[in-house]
Amino acid sequence: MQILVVEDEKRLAQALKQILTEQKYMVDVVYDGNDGLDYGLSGIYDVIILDIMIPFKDGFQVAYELRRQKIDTPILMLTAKDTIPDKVSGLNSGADDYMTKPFAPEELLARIKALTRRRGEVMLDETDFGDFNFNASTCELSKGAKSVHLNYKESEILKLLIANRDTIISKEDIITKVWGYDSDAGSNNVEAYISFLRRKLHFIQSSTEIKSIKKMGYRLERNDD
Amino acid sequence: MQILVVEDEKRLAQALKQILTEQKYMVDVVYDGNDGLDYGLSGIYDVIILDIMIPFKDGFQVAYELRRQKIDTPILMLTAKDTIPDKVSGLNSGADDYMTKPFAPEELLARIKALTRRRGEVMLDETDFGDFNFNASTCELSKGAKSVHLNYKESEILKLLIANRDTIISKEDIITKVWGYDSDAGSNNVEAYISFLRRKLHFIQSSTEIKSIKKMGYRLERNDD
DNA sequence: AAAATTTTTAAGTCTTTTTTAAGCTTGACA
DNA sequence: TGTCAAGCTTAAAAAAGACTTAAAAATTTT
Repeated sequence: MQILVVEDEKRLAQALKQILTEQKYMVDVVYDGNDGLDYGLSGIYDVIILDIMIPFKDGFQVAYELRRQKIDTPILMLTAKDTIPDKVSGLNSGADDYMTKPFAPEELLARIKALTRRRGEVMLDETDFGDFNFNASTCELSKGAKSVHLNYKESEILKLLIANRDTIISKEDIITKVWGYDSDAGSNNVEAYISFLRRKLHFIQSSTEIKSIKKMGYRLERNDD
Repeated sequence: MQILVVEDEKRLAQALKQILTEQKYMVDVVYDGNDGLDYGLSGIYDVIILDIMIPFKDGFQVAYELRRQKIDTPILMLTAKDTIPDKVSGLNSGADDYMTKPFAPEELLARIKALTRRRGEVMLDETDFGDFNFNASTCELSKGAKSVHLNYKESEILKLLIANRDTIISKEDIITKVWGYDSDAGSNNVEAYISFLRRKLHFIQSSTEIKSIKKMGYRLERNDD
């Protein structure tokens, strides 16, 4: 679950990041409207927390522009308590909810939960692919009687591979989706995990392969037997 | 079992909280319709007690909006005796039951019981899981002749583990369900209780294990012998 | 108010995951 | 056929996450 925080007050931005990180959200922070818009346009976030008073482009403009460009990521607007916001303007510009500063961490978390729950996140539970079965709710990868446990990153990566079954997924993509937008993981990290996954696939005697396409990425390939 | 109270009269809100807390319900109290709606949307409550005359958004609006957003938590409406409510309007807006103020605590508790019973939430009294038996009404955990008493939190957690037998339940989930929505319990609290539970499971010589899946949570695992 | 029980906290230990880095493979192509 | 870049694998170091306790604090019971 990835969250973008657009907030220029460094201290608040830091606090937000900490609160959210503690709850296992992946958090990216940017400090002005231009970056906010750029990052938001990537479409990879599940929620955007957007302060109204930020440099270059204010929160309303950013929200409006995002909506205009068909980004429907839920937006939670932040506004100072005294500058009582024109609520309507906030919500009209495309925000889904707003919150006045200062606020309690619980309130923030509650609102985020409300925003994310609303859009029925489909938790894929169990999938068959080729000759194996992957149960995402228990992280068990199995074929026939054999089964192995996948750890967090392994299963995230396998989920991605399965979701992209018919296309090649790049290492870059894997990094941003699994490690986060601005992590400093390199391609070797992905390679290492792919290697772990291959070993486990081999262990359960699956004939499905993780094919590597030079310079492009990976693809899961059925080899039905 | 979690209950949300939406009531702006501080004194009554306080009384409700006390009555309910004594019965071991987890209670959150908010004082106006906006917060009521926000909290209600979280979907974590088993019952919402909703006064009609509250600030910002009245009870009808809140109930209506909750239903519109597919939250089907049972709602118990509160209304002053003299402002004889348009009962129909209450029930039409999505409420499941209503009660006029003032009321006797027993009546409140009875209605809550009725509401929770209605949704077939099987109040499991006694369960067998794997090789042990857990009697929720006496909090006795036993296998064969051996048996131990579980305290409140231990049994709540064990109930959760049993209810989620086939999936991993996260520490966060356990915290919100057992400690409550805005508690400041941390993951170590859960870990400590899991440790207590393991010790008791071991004490009765059960071969059922509480498996821990890093970064994900816990799962109860049968090891039938 | 004492005693008993439950719950929280915190520190030290242990375990698993994640990163890193070095050496090894492979295949394209000059 | 030798070179090179991209990718693979692996061990071991580092970091993160969990576990277990004992003791303190809070709560409930007597």
